[in-house]
Amino acid sequence: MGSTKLNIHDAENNYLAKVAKVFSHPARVAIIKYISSSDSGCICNDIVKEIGLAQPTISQHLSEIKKIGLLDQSASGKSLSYSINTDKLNACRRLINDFFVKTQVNASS
Amino acid sequence: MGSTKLNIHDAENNYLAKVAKVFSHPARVAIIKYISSSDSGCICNDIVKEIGLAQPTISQHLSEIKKIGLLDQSASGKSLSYSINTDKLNACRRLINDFFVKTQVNASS
DNA sequence: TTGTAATATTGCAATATTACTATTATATTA
DNA sequence: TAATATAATAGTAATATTGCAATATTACAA
Repeated sequence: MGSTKLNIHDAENNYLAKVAKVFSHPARVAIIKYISSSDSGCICNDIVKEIGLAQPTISQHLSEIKKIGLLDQSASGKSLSYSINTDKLNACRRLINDFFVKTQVNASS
Repeated sequence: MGSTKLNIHDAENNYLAKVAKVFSHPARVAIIKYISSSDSGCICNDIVKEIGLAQPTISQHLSEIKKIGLLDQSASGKSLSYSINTDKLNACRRLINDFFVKTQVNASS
């Protein structure tokens, strides 16, 4: 009891929920927007300043976003430069949109 | 500490996160799919049988989905008939899609 | 090598979520 | 009216999430 019963759902529903969960916290939404808005990658420290949460909290959110493969990172001096993996972002977009299309079609038929 | 700091984010990000949270649990995804697939509304008891969680748990998930206005309900004998509010579903779809479009455009510019 | 800046990890407290059993409210049927 | 069916609510235990301070790690520079 207490934890989500993943085993009773199919893989498709579990994965959609997993992806949606990444976007289900305003800090992660803000982080993704901020990284996407910076021209050539984005340094963690700048995100900390931008968002207004402590560095470990941002680091934790970044790792949640990384878990679904939405972030690329590359070393840049002693900093890390984060950027959005646009292929993955597109895949997420399609995944979610397909769900809406299917649901919409069903709901209005 | 412990709870999401809504006040440091703007309303747009908070709302997107709130909507995404509804889709961030596989049971809710399954419930929404199931309701949308039934021709003329859908009875709570059928959802309980379909999903395989206890009735109060389903009821709780339904109320989460209701919170963003995604469900319509109407009395039908001693049962309640749930259906998807397609306008709201469309609005959610657009909200999320706009986020992806903006993010995508930024990320690849 | 020593110091320093940037990020990750650990550990913890506060809060939220998930799921259940028991109960209640309401409507229907006998 | 009494029994039954349906769904919501209350209460609770288990687990997850959020956010922070403290600390560790990594990479560079002097």
